[in-house]
Amino acid sequence: MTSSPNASSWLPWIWALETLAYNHADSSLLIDLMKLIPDNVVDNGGNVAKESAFLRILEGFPGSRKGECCGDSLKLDSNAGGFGSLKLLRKCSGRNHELSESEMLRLDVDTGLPKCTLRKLKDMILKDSHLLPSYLKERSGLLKCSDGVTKRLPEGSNCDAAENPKVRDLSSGKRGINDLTTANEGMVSACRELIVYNAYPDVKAATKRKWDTFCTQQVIEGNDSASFHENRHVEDTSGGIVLYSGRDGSNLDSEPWAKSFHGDMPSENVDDNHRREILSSDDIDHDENDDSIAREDILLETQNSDSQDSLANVNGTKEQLCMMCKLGDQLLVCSSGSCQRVVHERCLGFAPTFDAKRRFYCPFCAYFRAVSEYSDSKKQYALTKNALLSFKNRLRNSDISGRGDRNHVRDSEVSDKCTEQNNLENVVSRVNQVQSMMRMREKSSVSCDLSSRVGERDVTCGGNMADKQNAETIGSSVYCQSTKEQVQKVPELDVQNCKAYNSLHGGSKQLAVVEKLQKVLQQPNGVILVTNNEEQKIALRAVKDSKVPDSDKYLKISHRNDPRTGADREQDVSNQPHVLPRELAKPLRSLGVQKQEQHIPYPSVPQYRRKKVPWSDAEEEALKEGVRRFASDNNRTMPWKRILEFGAQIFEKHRTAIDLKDKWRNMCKASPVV
DNA sequence: ATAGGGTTATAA
DNA sequence: TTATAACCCTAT
Repeated sequence: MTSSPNASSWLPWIWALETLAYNHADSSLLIDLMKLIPDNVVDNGGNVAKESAFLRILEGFPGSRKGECCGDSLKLDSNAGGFGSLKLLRKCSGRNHELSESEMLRLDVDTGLPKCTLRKLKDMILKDSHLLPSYLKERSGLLKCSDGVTKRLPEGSNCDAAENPKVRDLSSGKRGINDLTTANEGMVSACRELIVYNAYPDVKAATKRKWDTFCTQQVIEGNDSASFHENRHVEDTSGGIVLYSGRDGSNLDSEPWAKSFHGDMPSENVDDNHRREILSSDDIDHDENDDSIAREDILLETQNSDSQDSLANVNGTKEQLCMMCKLGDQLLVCSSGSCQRVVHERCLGFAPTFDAKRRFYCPFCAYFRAVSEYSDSKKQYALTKNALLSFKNRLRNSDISGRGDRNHVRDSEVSDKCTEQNNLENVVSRVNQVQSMMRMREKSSVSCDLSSRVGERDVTCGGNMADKQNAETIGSSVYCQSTKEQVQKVPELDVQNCKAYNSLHGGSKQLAVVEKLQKVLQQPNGVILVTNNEEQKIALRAVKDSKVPDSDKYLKISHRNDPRTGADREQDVSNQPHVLPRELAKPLRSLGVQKQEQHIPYPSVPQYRRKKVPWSDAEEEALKEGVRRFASDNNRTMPWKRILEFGAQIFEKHRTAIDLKDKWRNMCKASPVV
């Protein structure tokens, strides 16, 4: 259908689309049909039909409700051409919102769609309207029989079979075509006929051959071809397209040629569900464009699957046909477990790629595998990076690194053992962070003084956390006894600490893994309490992701040997220079890394960035006074330490001499007069 | 211990 | 997106 659009020649298509939309045909069918109808067919209701179809598609889109624009949506751009007019949009509620709620309501599918033209026509025929010529009534295939039941008649004026060898049928879809009248069921089949017949020229030819062959066999075998064609209705449209309407529109695959043509497609659309699950997973953190691509792919793929489903042969033939050209022969079979796709190498459009075991994956499965690998790699990258930073920090503070430049790590010094230990401790420290913050969050209404003195650090998002992907949110469903007990006993925390938690929590995707682990660690007595399979998966995944050796043992040891109260833990937190409660560090270090710890003066944790604490007016005044007192014209250096001591009663406890210096610099920058 | 450049979080 | 303040890193 590449000819220039002629409004009248497209009329049957428009009517078909309109009818299908009106009758809740499945989205794939509607999209296929929209794809075929040029956008510039504006006369004769082309755009109206498309709009109706679009709305029907939108209505059936996952998660959408009538009159509500949520999640992903579809956009109909009447200025764009062809199928490109149908686009997936994300964040419909945001900037990309294309249809306002009022617009959606205005276009309410159930109340807004006009009665379709064919329906009107059918009604006119059935009402024996005198407005229609008799030949049109005859050709309609609708006739009021004597018993009052509307019957469909084959082409011609009698009930003999239609002897048109060009007839093919496609089963009506299994889904989404409900409660159709007989005539409309036929229309659905006819439209499928139209789509496939024109979309796949090879199919067109091949099917015709099969049909011809079959008819020939029927004649040779003496079968009554007339009865074979019984109750078929053939209509030749102005476009030279054969429309076929089956009698019941539900199980037309019983035709031998149809079996051969359809092959054996999976009856369950497992893959689609599976992929939607994958797409909705937060584990996949590809960017929005990728996501859009993926979703659009899925949409297209779903359409294809729907078509395949609708083409599925219920008779159980096992022949597999190329998903592109619908022909057999040498096919590449997707190696994914649940994927049934097969495709010709030539139909791929690109050279097929194989994995290390020479397994082929269809483009859809290949893409999702790649996304999965990408996600895993990112997690591994984050962990490794933190391990490196941790090691650098330790190297700087360690006597072992006394030789040479302390600020640079030599590769030769990074033994596998050290890396593993750092990795381990890094995970633990993050677990502690999150756990601590979890308690804060659950006690968000309060205040306490966590600070001890200079050197103590409340942590916020680590400066070494380059990955700014949003972490998964631990939902309010995270309950465990140990946490509740801790919450009851820990000192109350101030709001800023809560801010610190929020900053931490949303600051890094890599924390998601730690959060999962932390969730596991919270279980009392090392028992992993899960409420459902999903929880269990997360817990197992967390342990796996933690890279903690013998994590199973660790989990048990950790909690069984921890008789201390939450208050003690919190105290530990405040006394640890790097906010590393002993609670978790201790059992972890019992995992065979104690030996090394003897050589390391400080616990090895990443250098976390302090939380930001704005200077109060009083502090600024104290600083000004200190500068006035201790500054000397002949000495270009400022005794910040003395100033700090001078204003110790006023400055926040965590302020350092460097902070004073920085603040003074900022004050001078803002107001040189100071 | 300090200076100054660099980084990051956050509000506008 | 940008400006700014708070904080960090490193040379001296």
